[in-house]
Amino acid sequence: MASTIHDVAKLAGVNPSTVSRVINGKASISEETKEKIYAAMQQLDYHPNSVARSLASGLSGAIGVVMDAHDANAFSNEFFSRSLFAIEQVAQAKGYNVIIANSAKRMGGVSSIENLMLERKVDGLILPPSTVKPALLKKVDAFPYVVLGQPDIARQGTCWVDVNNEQGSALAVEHLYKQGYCRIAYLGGDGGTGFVKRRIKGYHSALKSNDAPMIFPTDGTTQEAERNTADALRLPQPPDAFLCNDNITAFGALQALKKAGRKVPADIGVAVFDNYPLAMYTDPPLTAVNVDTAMLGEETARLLFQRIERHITNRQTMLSTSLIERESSCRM
Amino acid sequence: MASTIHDVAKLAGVNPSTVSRVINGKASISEETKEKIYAAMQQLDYHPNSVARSLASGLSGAIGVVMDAHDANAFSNEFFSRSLFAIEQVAQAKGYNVIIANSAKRMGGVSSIENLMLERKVDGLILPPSTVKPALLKKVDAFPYVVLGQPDIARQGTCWVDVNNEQGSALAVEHLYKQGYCRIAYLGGDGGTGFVKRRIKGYHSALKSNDAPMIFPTDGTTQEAERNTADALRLPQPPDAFLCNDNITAFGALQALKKAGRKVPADIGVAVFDNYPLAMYTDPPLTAVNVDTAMLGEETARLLFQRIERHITNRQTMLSTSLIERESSCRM
DNA sequence: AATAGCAACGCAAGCGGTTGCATAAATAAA
DNA sequence: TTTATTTATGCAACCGCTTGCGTTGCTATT
Repeated sequence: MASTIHDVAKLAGVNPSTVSRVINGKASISEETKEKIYAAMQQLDYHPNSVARSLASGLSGAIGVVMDAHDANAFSNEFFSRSLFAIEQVAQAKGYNVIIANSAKRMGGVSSIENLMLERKVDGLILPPSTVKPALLKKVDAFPYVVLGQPDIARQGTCWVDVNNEQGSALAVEHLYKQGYCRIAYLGGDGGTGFVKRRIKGYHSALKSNDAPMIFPTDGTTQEAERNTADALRLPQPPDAFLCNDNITAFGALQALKKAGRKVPADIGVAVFDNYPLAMYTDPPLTAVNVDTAMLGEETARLLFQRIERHITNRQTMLSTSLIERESSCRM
Repeated sequence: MASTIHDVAKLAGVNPSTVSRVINGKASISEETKEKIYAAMQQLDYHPNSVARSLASGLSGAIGVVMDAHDANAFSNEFFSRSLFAIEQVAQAKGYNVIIANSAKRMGGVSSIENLMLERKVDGLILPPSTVKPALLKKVDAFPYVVLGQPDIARQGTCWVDVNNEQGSALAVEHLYKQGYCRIAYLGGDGGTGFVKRRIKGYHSALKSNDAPMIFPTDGTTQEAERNTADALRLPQPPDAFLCNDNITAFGALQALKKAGRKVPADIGVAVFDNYPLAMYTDPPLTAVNVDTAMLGEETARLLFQRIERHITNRQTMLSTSLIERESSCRM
């Protein structure tokens, strides 16, 4: 049924290698033969077999995007799926396919990352920071990969693209100061690992020197955010502004503030990391540190392709955030 | 660097075909040779080249999941990404990879769907209902594919898996009646295409015969949901309950009701389609028609593999929904 | 003891492309 | 006109694995 390059060659009266060259735009082929070949391809509805092509060329024509999702929620992580969208776009423009894999699962003792790499299913990998561990690095090292996020393990030569969490926090804190808030707290997060660590660092750095840092970690639920907010308000010197680690946390904070009868933004200011669609629909709408996830995915994919094509060997990119000012923090 | 099946064969002192048979568990090989081969594989850190394997076997070892995302939002669609998680799990258990593709983009006039199929990059496809059109069906017909969702174009032989939207609506309406609401409105949706059509059909069917249907379509924004809710309340005979097409819509409805001073659930009942994480964090928490997206993805993937393995040729599956009763609709 | 049957493995032809090298024809340089 | 170049295409050897068929040696059958 499906025609091969030999069928095309026979119909066009040429050698398969000539057809191959026409398809790949290599060498010089006369216009005359080109046309004969195109006609034959058309007539036979020929589509090159990408598998055979990969075998011969040594390139799979696919990149792998791995995530460490342990449940469906992690998978539906807005941050990830938005980046994925951009990655797919860049890949498609390059004629590449995107294979997704969950690193959490293993087959026969070999992680899906190694599997994609060792069985030559992909030409490059986009990895989450959590998978970047010495054992893997040793195996992946000679393979083109880019980390989407900043890995905790520093290692020269590891390419990564991340949003500037420090700068984002600082941006929000400075904004809150400008709006006249003076006792700014950081609400949510696990207290300080991975990107939360960097956000808190940025929070610290932007705090005025005589202001005491107030950090209230949570387990990520709205409920605990609500509890912690309520507790914070009962402190002798309560915060008058909250920078929230994520939207779910901010949601809890807003509810606690409402129940406590505090007006936002008049009494208390609220800002949040990440501009989820939800953020503009709360009451009041939330000021948010905006992460350009499309750009993030795009940059990551581009960097990966540069590595695949050997144009570059080493680069770390930090994307700046912007602040979307909404009612929750603007009393002026 | 990377070792081949020939290297393994040479080291084990056997023929490559024997190694191949051991790897694939075919034919009868003596324990003795098996062990020699395993030892050689171990020593050389051998990993079969999946591309070569695909070429020889005629199977790509991948399935394609296509979506019709035109922007990042569609991509991050909770419904989709949760199903994707389950699909990837099933595929991984089968030793298959998952290639994602955006149908919106085209390369050289060939859609990404056709590309995946015609260039034999995948052994099967999971398609969104929107892509199921006669032109494509003709080409895809002989190829294993399953639609994730119910296609509008009926065609015998088309396999699909969908959630029972009609039943879901009916479930919610019946619940609202039981809670003593008697003027139930349907809020949101585009008025009646695709799954919205089926949800509205279920709404109609569950409505008591002497109750007039009230349908308020929106453009999907919270703002318009808010406006429409406010308008509805000013009607001579206003609704006393809203079944919302989605969470964003419900969010708007809740805000409108709050502004209008109506108590939920005392005065007005609210239920919503899809149990987003958001639904349990609103004030009050929303009663939601729950769609088991994990099951949806799992069933879809399973059905696809059955088709790939030629075990089945035709099946349509409708998954029932359940109702998660929360405060927004429970006044008893 | 002769034949049949089966287990264990080798041989080699693919699978459908790609690509270095060779060749023939056409053109340019000497 | 002869030789050096360039252009256009063919030849055939891979890429690494699978698989139908064939061979060898050994055990079971009569």
